[in-house]
Amino acid sequence: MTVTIKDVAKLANVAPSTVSRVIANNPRISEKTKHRVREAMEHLGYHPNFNARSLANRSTQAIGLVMPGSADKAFQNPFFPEVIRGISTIVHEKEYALFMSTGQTEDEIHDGVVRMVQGGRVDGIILLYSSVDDKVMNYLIEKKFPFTVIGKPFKNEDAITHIDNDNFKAAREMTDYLISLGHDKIGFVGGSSHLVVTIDRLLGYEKSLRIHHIPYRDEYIIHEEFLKEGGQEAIRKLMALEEPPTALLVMDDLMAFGVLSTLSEMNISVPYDISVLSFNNVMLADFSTPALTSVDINIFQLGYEAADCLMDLIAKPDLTPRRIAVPYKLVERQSCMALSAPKEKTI
Amino acid sequence: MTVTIKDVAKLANVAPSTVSRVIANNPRISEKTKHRVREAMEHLGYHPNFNARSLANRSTQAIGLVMPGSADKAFQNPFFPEVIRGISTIVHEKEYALFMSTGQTEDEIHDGVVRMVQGGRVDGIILLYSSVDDKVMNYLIEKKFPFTVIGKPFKNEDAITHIDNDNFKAAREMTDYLISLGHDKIGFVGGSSHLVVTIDRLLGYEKSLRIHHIPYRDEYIIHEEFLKEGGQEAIRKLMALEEPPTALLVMDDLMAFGVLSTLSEMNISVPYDISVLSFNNVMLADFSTPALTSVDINIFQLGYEAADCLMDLIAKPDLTPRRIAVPYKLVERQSCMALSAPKEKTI
DNA sequence: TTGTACGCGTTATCAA
DNA sequence: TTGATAACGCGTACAA
Repeated sequence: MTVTIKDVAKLANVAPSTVSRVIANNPRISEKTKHRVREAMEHLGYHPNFNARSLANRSTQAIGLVMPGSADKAFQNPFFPEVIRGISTIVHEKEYALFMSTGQTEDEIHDGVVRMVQGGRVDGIILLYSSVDDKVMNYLIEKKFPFTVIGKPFKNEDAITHIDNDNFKAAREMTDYLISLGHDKIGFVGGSSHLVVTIDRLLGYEKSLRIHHIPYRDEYIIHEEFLKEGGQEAIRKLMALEEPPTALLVMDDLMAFGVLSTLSEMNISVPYDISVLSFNNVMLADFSTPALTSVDINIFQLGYEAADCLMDLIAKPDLTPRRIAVPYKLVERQSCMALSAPKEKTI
Repeated sequence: MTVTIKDVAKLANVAPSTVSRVIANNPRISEKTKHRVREAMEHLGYHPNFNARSLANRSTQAIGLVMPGSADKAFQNPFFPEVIRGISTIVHEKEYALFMSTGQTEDEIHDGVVRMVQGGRVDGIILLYSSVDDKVMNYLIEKKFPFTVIGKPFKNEDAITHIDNDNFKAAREMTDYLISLGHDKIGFVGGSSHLVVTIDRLLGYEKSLRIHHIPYRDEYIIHEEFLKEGGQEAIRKLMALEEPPTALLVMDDLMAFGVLSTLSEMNISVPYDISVLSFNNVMLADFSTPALTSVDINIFQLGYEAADCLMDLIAKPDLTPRRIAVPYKLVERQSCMALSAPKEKTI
């Protein structure tokens, strides 16, 4: 039914192997026959069968994407679409395809990855997150399968090609920034503490406090998923403290939206009563009220570089591991202000 | 290197074909040997090679996803993540994998799909959008390749299994709703007019106006992508009309965020000066100020059903085409109010 | 109930 | 520069 290399060969009066060479653009085929073969391909509407090719080749032209936890929640966050956008750019350039494994629990995801890898569906993998002692990462390392990760590996940092921002430094600087605005009661609102990014940023936050001789208080630290109600509670508790924070360092714009909304319900005004600074600088950050002051971490580039490195890795599997630090930049909008400023509201 | 069916056969002291049958859970293999073979598989860490299987089988265990325009912009919209979430659920259940083609322009996307299909990478395809005279859809029809579409096909409606909301009815009802609130100057803010959903809703909007003897005005209709500046202009013009609308029917929450933001910059208050009603009921709709009154179109279910139908279609290619209408529901929040209400602001 | 042999569409090796 | 031929790993008639 489907037109194969043999049909082309017959029509062009050559051997199948010749057709194969034409496809690979083998230099030792005369331009003349190349032409003839290509015409035959065109004429018949030939398209190579990737499975057959992979089988003979041990190379699919595809890479796999692994998302954290349930792709569910992950996908709700604009971070992932954006990072995939960066990845697609490279992937498309190289004529690769994208494969996504699906799975809700950690185990399901692991199984999905195993099937992808052992099943020969992909040539390499990008981990879209980095968590402490990650099963998938361990598997990939053990298998010596080409992969890159977005975020810093918890261990084996030097042995794994990874792309991230310098989250420690970023969090430190942002805390510095809030302090420079006069704040010394600064809350930290993070996501799962299994995520290395959370850990790194918490460390940076601590460091800044220490340098400025500001005491670190446990009650200022929140770890909540925040996509749902849980987070609201946490914020309420935080603001009910005897000395509530006057500034919040939030790990993610999506969380920040939740925070903003809760705060607004509590009639606490941002930025007049409390400043909010978050990470990611998602497109929507511009549209919230007040517009979010957020750290642009160049999500697109994170994806782009991750894919780029992976391509290199696939080509040369024993390339020495690299670490690429993507720059970040604070985008000041309306959700932060100096503590000392007069507390007058404009309308 | 990799462990194959033969290795398993050897270890279990059976023929490769027997192993193959065990994998397929062929009933005419004795439980005893099944057990033995399974132990061997376990022991060796065997995983079937999908490419080989596909070749012999002409069935990949994968389906392809096609996004509109540049996956870029598409992906910015929470609609797609959510719809994919619905798809993943089924896909995972059936142990399928997800394939995404990448491409920026319409032609690139088309090529990607052709490669997916002819290359034998997928067993079926879900179109995540429906546009007028779509190249990809035409191709799929011509090839008689199994596919379902989310949205209503522009033509051949009866011949294509598709899942959508009744967008005509929905838009009519929502317009009715705004009219019932006392509005008779209602703007329509839509996306690309190549999208069938836009067309259907515009028709529904018109219908409602006609029934209520409200004149249809061209100057009340906007078609803008809205993710960027373009939309701002359009809204400014709209509000600068001699008789600016007192209510806006917006096709998408993301656009609505943009509208809200522009309106706020213009010091036009929602809902006191103008009501805004939008579609999709994205998670973030709850967090905007004011919280968006939005139509919940059950995005998740759209994806879920589309995948479900596709699975049926793959199993029985000449199943008669179906149309599944997913219910929708208005979620009233703070962005709409009755026109006759006193125009007093609560702080 | 199980084994043999061939085909799926390519690529790669070796000759010519 | 090109052609045969043997893999690649699996499914499946057909035979036993």
